[in-house]
Amino acid sequence: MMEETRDFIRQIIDEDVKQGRYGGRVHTRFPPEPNAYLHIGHAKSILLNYRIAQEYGGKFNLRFDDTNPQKESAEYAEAIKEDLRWLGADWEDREFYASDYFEQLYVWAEKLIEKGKAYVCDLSPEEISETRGKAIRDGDRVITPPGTDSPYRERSVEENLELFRNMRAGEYADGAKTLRAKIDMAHPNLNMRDPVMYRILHAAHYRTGDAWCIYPTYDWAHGQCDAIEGITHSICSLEFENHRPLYDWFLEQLGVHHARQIEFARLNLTHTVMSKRLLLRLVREGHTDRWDDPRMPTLIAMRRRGYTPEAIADFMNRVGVSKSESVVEHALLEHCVRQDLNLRAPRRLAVLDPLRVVITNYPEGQEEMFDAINNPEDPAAGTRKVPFSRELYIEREDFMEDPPKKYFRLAPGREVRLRYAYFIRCEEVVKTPDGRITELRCSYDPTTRGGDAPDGRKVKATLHWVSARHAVCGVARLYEHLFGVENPLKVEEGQDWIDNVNPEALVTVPDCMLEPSLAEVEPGQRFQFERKGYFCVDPDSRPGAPVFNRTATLRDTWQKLRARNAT
RNA sequence: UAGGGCGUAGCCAAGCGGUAAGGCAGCGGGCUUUGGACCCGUGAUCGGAGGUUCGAAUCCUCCCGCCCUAGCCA
Repeated sequence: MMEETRDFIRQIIDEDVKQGRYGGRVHTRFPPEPNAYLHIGHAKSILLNYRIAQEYGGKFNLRFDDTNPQKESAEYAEAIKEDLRWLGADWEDREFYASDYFEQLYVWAEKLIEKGKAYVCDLSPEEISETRGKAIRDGDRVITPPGTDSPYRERSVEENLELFRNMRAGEYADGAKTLRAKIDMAHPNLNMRDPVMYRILHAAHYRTGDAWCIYPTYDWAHGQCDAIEGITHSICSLEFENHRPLYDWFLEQLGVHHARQIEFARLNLTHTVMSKRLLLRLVREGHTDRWDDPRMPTLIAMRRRGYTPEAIADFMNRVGVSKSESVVEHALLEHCVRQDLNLRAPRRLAVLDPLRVVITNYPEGQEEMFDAINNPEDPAAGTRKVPFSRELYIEREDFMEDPPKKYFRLAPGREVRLRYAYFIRCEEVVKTPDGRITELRCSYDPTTRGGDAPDGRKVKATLHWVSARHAVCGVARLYEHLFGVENPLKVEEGQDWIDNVNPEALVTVPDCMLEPSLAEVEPGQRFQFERKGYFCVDPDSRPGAPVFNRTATLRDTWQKLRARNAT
């Protein structure tokens, strides 16, 4: 029997459960700051935390880390909840906010002051930075000197208590004072050099309004929030590893529940960027339309583009969890959507770049219906009727006047199959005076009705097509990688990563010819346009004027062959 | 520089002292009324150097490379 491979986090939890740590309880959480939309990197964390809770029969909380009123909003919080719901991560009734704990955190802060473990400091941000042991350049060496004590470090408990209360009461200007933990200014871990716990900020908070003018820092809040909620395993990304000793110190001083923090490497993907700051710039400068522009790696955008939560979950599964920083190839993500959509997306015939074909020996005015299979992977999906007539559209790239070797499609004198219909042969090419091909005149073989020749002769290609008279016109938005290079942030000195934005990441095709069944579609519906890719109906669609977003292309060995020979 | 981490095939990633799983990509082939899907085949001695051991990717030592922190952001 194959042993299931368990990632290092699950191995740690297995052990904790076995040892009876936390009474065998497992309780995780996802702690977003409501200051931006979630991207696929967040999905890794969400699914990891949610699944672990499920697997161990534990609980999963959603907690908004809203300790910075200047950046956060209810709008973002709502969008984040929608993303979690879409992914299927159910926090049940456990929707929490760090801001709900402000009073408790304040009480705990006074407790630290009383213990002589925190003090009010009058140093400016610059002064604090200086005295914390700012890195110094010494020739080509960098030295990190020990920090020096703040002159306010030895204030009495009484004075600190009074000053801190005055801070809360709003007696000081923004930035005039801070509450700092009294730890060790010479500590090798910079986070332990008397970190700031509270800053004065006369700013309205989207949930607590003007109730507070001092706000806890993330470092002071996070561990205690976990403690309040009884979190057992506080899973976070690598950059917080350095902060763990500080969290440990706070919790120990307070003598409260202590979650076990486990850090993992966040997800990185090729051909895109994955930080809120960078994504924000793309939106602000108009390189993409909004957060839900299907070129974006945000969940709201991927949803619009046609990705399924199942594909994303499968992707996370395959990527795994570890501590080594890595960059996953976008191709793996694409593989996962294709795999999922292949099984469930109904097939349709759609011509993206139409070339008119006239079947010269097909009676004018005649038409007939062919049965088309909705999904060869799913017999239960049944069949549908597709109309055929004398004038059709085929894909422009499915014809070449002077085809290279290995090109199997239509060419002068060559015979191919029209899917579900007939064999046709190209008899004549009609062009404009300047050489542009406007029409193909072909003949069909009536005995090949349905697509098989009674004499057993074979064709090397099967083309998709749409009857001109019955075609529905629609828009297709063809998406490519947002960036043309694997690592957009890798730029020459003086260059801007934004220049790596791929101008062809979106190509809009205004006049696709679609089979009639595509006239009535609902936003969010997904299809496979045979031989072209997976497409999802965009909310911009109007009755009779559908708009489709290309989720992913199909694997295309011909394209690959061509690309290889071109280079 | 200090402190904290990471280093297994092109990209992820198992492995936890007994002689390198799996996936993606690539390549080759089969099948095919989607050049889709599906099926088959194909690659590494584990950052480097020493050492311990009958035996090391796994233990020890040293070295190299990369990342994180040095916000009153999270």
